[in-house]
Amino acid sequence: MIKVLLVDDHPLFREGLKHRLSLDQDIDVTAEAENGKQALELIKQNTFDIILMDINMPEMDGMYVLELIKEQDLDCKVLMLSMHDNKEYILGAMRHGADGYILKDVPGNELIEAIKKVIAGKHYFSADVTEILTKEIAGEQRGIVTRREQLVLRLISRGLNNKRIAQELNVSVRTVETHKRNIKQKLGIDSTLGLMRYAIDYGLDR
Amino acid sequence: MIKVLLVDDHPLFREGLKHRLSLDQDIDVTAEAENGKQALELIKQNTFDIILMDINMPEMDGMYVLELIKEQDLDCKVLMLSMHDNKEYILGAMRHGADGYILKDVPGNELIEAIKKVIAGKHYFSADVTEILTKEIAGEQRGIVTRREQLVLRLISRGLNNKRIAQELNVSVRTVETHKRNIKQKLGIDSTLGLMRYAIDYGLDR
DNA sequence: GCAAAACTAAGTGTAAACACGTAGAAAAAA
DNA sequence: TTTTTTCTACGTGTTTACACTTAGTTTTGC
Repeated sequence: MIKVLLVDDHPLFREGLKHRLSLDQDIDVTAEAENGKQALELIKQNTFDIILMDINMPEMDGMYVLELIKEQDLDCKVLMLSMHDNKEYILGAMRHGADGYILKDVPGNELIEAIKKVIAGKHYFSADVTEILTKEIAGEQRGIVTRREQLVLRLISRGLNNKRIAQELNVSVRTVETHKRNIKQKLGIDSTLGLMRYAIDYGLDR
Repeated sequence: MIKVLLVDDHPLFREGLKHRLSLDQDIDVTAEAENGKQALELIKQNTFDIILMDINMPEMDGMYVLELIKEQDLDCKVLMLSMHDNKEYILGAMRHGADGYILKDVPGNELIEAIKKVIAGKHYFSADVTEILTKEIAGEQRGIVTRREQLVLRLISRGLNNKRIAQELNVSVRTVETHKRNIKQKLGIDSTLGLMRYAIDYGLDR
């Protein structure tokens, strides 16, 4: 029996997943959490074979939880779920050692297949995700936005100006300007508004 | 038995809804669609008591379908589902005659309560939504963005600067500045990036 | 037809953003 | 440990945006 922890901030979506997974003999959803904090507590107290976790959540997002789990070297697979097929998320998840990444709009059977592959020690990325990854690799690793740059992007997407971003990050305005310049160059975008569009389109916000 | 049509582009979310609704004796999900087009076809061929519909979908979004349904004066309630608690969406849904508007992160029992109230001829808006509406009403109809201002917002959301917006609208840069200033005042936003965020959030772009 | 709202636009001064170059310190990778 | 990347930041000059005010023209609503 595969012990699963579900982490997602939408109760209905969780219920949907749970119900779908319950149709499989080998899978048992033993716990649920609606944000990263709750998930961490559950992980401390219990053991799971695999964690199905949303990336975007209030109160500590999935990417951070993934980071913590993998840092602690727990014997637990992590399969990231996301609404967004954006490069940054996918690459970010991979860097932090996610065992798989699938989009929320996949059919239930694909999800179960993914879980089983991951449990079997393989990686699983849904079709759209794989395509994005191959493009990225083919592109010789261009366009990799660093962690700090991602933060800046996120703040831009919230509508903050350079001064406020600088305050938020405790750096000078000039640094923010430099980061922005570098991001633009990497992404081939030539305006802050364009950056914002990018960030929102690709779900870097929130 | 309440005949329900589910319209949402995420299979897992649909499954979740379906499962949750199946726990109620009075509710029967008789059909599903994954976009507006499919929904319209189903509506032509069948009758439903209520349609649960997502606003954001590829291939014709929920707002447009709502508009068509209500124009045709069909005897069918429509309960809009959305990830977003933004004013434009909510007001838009109300203007088009939606019978209710609830956020996707509500618990299942609230959804069932909403369905039953709507079937009983009442309106239903989830708590967060109500709060936004009351604010809007309390604000004495401030925040009404004019047609021209909406155009400007749309162009802002495409990443154009004042000069290019001016060219696009065949007006002077000063006029664009004035429009922007007025929009900001109306919406209580103090930066162009904030406006962009607003425009994108509230679906003014595209 | 008349009042109100919307659309247009300017003057003027200040603030912010951007381009382009450069560069040291810190952190990560080799 | 050495090398590379990332993060930080400044100088300087240019362009764009913003604040605040005023005001003529055109539409719209009553």
